[in-house]
Amino acid sequence: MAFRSEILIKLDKKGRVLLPAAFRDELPADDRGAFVLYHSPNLPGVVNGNSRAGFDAMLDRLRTEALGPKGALKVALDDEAFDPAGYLSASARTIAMEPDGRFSLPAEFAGVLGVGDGVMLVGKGDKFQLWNPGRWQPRRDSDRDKMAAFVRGLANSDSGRGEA
Amino acid sequence: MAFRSEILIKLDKKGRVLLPAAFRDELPADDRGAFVLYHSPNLPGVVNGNSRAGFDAMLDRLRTEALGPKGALKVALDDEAFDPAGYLSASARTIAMEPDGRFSLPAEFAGVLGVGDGVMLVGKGDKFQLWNPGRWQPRRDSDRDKMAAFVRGLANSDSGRGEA
DNA sequence: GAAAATCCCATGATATCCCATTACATCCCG
DNA sequence: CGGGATGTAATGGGATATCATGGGATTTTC
Repeated sequence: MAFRSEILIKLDKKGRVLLPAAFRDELPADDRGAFVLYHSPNLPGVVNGNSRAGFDAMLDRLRTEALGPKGALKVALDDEAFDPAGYLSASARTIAMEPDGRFSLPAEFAGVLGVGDGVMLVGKGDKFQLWNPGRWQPRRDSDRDKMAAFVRGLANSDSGRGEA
Repeated sequence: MAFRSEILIKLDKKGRVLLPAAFRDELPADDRGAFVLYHSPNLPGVVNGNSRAGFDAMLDRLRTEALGPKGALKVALDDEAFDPAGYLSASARTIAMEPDGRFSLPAEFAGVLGVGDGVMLVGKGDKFQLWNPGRWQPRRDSDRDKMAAFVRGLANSDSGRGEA
């Protein structure tokens, strides 16, 4: 499971979006008919996507790594404490696709994206993102510069951990 | 896995390119049908290639060495911070080959290469590169001079052994 | 019953399959 | 050792399949 490439997909008059074949192929073989969309936890206007299994795996890691071994039990019982995994679950929706890979983009996501006639799908390896194409462009340019700076930094530092 | 030699390959009317047998033979035995192309992070007009395993290994090294093992969960959740591995994923595409080793070069890569009727495939050991043949020529000449200077430099900095 | 979601068919562009050809290297056998 | 015979690599191209998209028709949903 490794989402790659960036693809501009049209939004038709019915509000449907196609999950490109390159992304559909990365969904688990036994669960090709649906996936998960959820709001970015810290980047307004961006929607994240993943397979159901991938999303669940992330929540599991969140609970075990961030809250410790007893975290799961505590979360199950403690409704008062803040639960990051629970927060993400609430912001997520399972999306069923038509047989041809299209789905209707729920209004809550279309709204924060502010999309018009197209959506930019961006592969991030472990997940993918939906962007408003107009907002993706400057972000992409900025990331390109940061990447070049990052590579330059590697040349100077020793073998250990560089910093970005 | 060690990509060697430089090979000029024709681009046919359908936009197809052959991955030379010398490179195909370096792909993992259990994953011979596909590989990864991605834009050079800091050299415009150059496209890099690797096996899926080789590309993924590079991303793993990037994530663990550059951000530290503790950073994994943060990277998975933080959409605002720059993520080098995510950037490379977005710039990459998985390429499936026909049984005879040919693939259709995606327009995004053909564009930055500015290719006409041929592509120069250059082995770089742990990866390979696609070049516009016209741009590769001067680069190769420049590298030859730099290599000679590099070797000369080694002789001087070394102990004893004077060079006359 | 109206809006939204889904099913299904249509279409142009691209990608893939498969067969054919040419060149060059290796092999084989007497 | 010669000279086909065989194999594989690189290339060309017709036929077919898939992808991304549009849109009519039917089924949900409230």
